[in-house]
Amino acid sequence: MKYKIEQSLSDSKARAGTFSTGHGKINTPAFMPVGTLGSVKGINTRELKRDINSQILLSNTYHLYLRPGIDVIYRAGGLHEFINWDRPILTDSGGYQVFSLSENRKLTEEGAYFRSHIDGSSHMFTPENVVDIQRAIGADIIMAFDECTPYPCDYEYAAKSLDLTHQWLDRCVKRFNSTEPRYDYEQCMFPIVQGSVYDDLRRRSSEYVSEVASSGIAIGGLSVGEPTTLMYEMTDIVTDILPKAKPRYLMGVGTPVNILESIDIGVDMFDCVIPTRNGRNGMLFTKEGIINIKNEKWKDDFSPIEENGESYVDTYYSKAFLRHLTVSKEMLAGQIATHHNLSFYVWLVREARNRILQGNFKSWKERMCSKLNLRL
RNA sequence: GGGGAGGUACCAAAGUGGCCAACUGGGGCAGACUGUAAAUCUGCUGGCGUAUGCCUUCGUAGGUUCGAAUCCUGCCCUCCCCA
Repeated sequence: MKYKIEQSLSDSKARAGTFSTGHGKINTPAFMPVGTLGSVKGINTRELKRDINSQILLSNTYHLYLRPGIDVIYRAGGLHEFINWDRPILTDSGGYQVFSLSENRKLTEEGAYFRSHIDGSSHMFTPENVVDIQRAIGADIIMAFDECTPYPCDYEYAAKSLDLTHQWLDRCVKRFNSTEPRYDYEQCMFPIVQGSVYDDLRRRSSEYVSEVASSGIAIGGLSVGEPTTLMYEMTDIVTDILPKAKPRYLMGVGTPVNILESIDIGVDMFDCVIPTRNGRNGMLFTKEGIINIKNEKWKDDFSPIEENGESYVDTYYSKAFLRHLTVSKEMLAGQIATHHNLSFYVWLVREARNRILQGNFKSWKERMCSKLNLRL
């Protein structure tokens, strides 16, 4: 796996690069749609590839392990075959579920003991078996097993948790290096920086993680409820320390503005459920601002969803029709919104890349950000 | 013609003397959502007001009572069964 920086700027930490994986190259900055269960909700892989032109998608170790089960995915020939997707896949390790399903799990030094949210059965996730599972899933990018700390999180806990995450990282690396891919392509693993919202912990983690031989590095534990300014601050601190020659993946981020601001401080990869989930709940992101399509004001607005949008659905359907579908809870509403939002997100990072390559990212970002938070 | 049931807010439907401006659904309006237990969740929904509050509401007109959506009387309307 190799990362090549094609352009960096003098007035910004933003970079444009390419990252090679077992299923081809990814241009960065890149956005990864979230397909937790092996499916990006509301859209199929054919459209995701041909219409949205997503370069990569994200899936989840914990969820796929519980259902359909890793044996099924292995017998299918790996997740790519199973879901019919021939581009890169990144799998989250289940570290986020340590946070989001905290009521159903117990942490020990050995690993995380989960009670299945589906059937209540008990499962132990360790750094070792989480690597093994991701090997079997066939992820191009495997994530190290970490603890995503909540916010707020007191210093003492954050420090202790960080030590655990680092120990787990060492075990993940050891396991990863002592195992082979299960399929005929290369896999790589990203370690994860933690440290909650504490400068010194973030620095310590960045330095620790930078020492690990890896193809890329993730920044985790952010966008969990902390003020956005803190998220940027922490990210800024981290990207100053991480090696320049590796892609940086800011996990779980974010809104269009979050993404542009984070690109500006040196982040290369993103994933977030916002375009899909918020889309299903009626929120549309456009170049002119945010639309809540459920609002009464769109009732008789027969203009296109987005006049100069990036997706065919934008001019194929009107706001009034999409509002009607959304209010009526028609399945098609979520599908259209998902299609639109993912197209927008993919366009946003692709355009950011173009601007970086052209050298005028900063001014473009400023202009975009002033619009992207507007409520239409 | 005889017998029976019932009329509650936008709709449906609880409530049968004070805890009722009135349960609960639906509908309507608004908001939330950041490595997805989410096509989910939250708030508001008679009027005025930031609010303790005030005003007008449970078919309709009266009455009983300190007090009525709830009890009594007249009237109007709806539905069911029998002829």
